[in-house]
Amino acid sequence: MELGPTKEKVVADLVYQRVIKALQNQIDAGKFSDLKLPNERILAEEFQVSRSSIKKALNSLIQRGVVFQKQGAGTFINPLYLKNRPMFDIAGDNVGVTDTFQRNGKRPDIKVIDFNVVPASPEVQESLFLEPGEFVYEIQRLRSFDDQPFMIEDGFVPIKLVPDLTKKNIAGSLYKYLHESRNIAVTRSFLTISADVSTANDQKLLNLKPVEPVGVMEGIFFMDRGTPIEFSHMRLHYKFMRYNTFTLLN
Amino acid sequence: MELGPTKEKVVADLVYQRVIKALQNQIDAGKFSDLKLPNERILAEEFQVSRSSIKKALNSLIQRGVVFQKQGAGTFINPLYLKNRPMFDIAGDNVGVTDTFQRNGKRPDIKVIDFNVVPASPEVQESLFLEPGEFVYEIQRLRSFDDQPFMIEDGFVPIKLVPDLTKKNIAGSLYKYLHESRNIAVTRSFLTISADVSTANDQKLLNLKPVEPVGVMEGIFFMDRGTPIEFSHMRLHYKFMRYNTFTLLN
DNA sequence: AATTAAAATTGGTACGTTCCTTTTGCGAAA
DNA sequence: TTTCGCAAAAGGAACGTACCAATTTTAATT
Repeated sequence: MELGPTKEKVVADLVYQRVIKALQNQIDAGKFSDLKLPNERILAEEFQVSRSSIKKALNSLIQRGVVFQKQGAGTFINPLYLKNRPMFDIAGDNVGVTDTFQRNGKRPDIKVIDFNVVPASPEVQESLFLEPGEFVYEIQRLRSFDDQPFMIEDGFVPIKLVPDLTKKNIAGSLYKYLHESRNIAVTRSFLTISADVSTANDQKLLNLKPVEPVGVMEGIFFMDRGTPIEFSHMRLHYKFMRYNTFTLLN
Repeated sequence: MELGPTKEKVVADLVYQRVIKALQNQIDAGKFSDLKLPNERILAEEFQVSRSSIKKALNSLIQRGVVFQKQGAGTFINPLYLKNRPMFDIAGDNVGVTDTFQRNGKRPDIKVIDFNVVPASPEVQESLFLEPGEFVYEIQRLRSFDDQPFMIEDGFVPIKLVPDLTKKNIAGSLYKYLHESRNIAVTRSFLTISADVSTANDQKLLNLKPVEPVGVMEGIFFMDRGTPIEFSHMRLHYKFMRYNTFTLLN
């Protein structure tokens, strides 16, 4: 699959990735009408790979909620997945809440309300694992869909991690900038989701009636090494907050 | 369910489970002060198990957000985990929302508001994967903490899956009943979390002022085989809805 | 001292084997 | 017909090997 000269980063040459995609396609195409997949040994035979690789691939599909397994019985497609596929596309896909909303071709407008460097408050300091007195960017933004503002975002980023941040970087996707220009990948998040009465400020910015509430998402995003990169507090127009989650009990 | 000598179901005789617990304890005890674990080969040597088993154990800790790995670098403890351990105990632990709230010794009061058998509405039918005309229990309950009602729960369970449900079973933990008496394990859930303006009914039952909102959790719980066992619609006092989630990006 | 290149470290992928445990299904017995 | 027990089917666990890829460390060079 060589297109360009050197880089290109072909992600698809891993066996288990290949199997995942193939199975996913077959499932989406309705190949297994009885909702049951062939057993692992057969799959290994069909794909001409080891059973271990099949296991690894299936494990990934399990985590996504596409299939589930039961010892002694087999591997089955989650009926919910077939019924409600679009939901599953979103489930769990929540890091970069900021970025998550770039869906359906609706490109969100981002308005920078405030952009400063301030000393970290105790809460921020604690959350970002900073020493007392360290400085952070405070980034306040208002996000909209087609002139409908839906989210007030208050984010804090340690300056030591991104010393050269500018208002221009902030106006777009912060994570895209971090990734493309600084090779920082944001790969984990810890979020708390709740609801709250809307404040006067919420009502003004989000165009809410006094009785209408906001959804609140607050959390920490961190990079590969586990270093927190952003503490974010988000207040959303209640009609626009929908958090989908697929959970394995265990 | 015979409690005799033979069964006992010792869950702990699995190698990787043993490793998970040991590592978890060592981490909690602060053994790795530099936040770095020994490499996989060393761990295998120390625990006298194969590297594969170490990998399996570490993988589990990764999913829980306790540690993370980076190729070429090593395995590191998530600093957030150490800082905020109690949060991680709750994260993702959301199936049986009904049951999740039995924490802190505060035993919640459950009041059965309504308990009937009704034909499944289109939405319920769709969600529970039923044929048109099938019947479901409709279970309406109000949950409280120490006289503070916090959740109105409207649940639907197919009668064919639990033909002998009674009001008595419903008054306690439904899932405990299913598990202990019917050997049905609820192991997966798909939830959508949002917020809404409180209705007059909400305000009355949850003791809310008109301006105060409710948190909404709606979703499907299913059992081992992927069969949906309950569709549940929950409206929570906004001060009591806190959903924690740890998410791996990718 | 700074830069660069090689080597060691460390996790990732893939395969294969062996044996165990849980379910399921079938056939024999009651 | 129903029940019971055994064989088969299917996933789970564990081990081990070999080699690959990203990162870090070390050494050599400039």
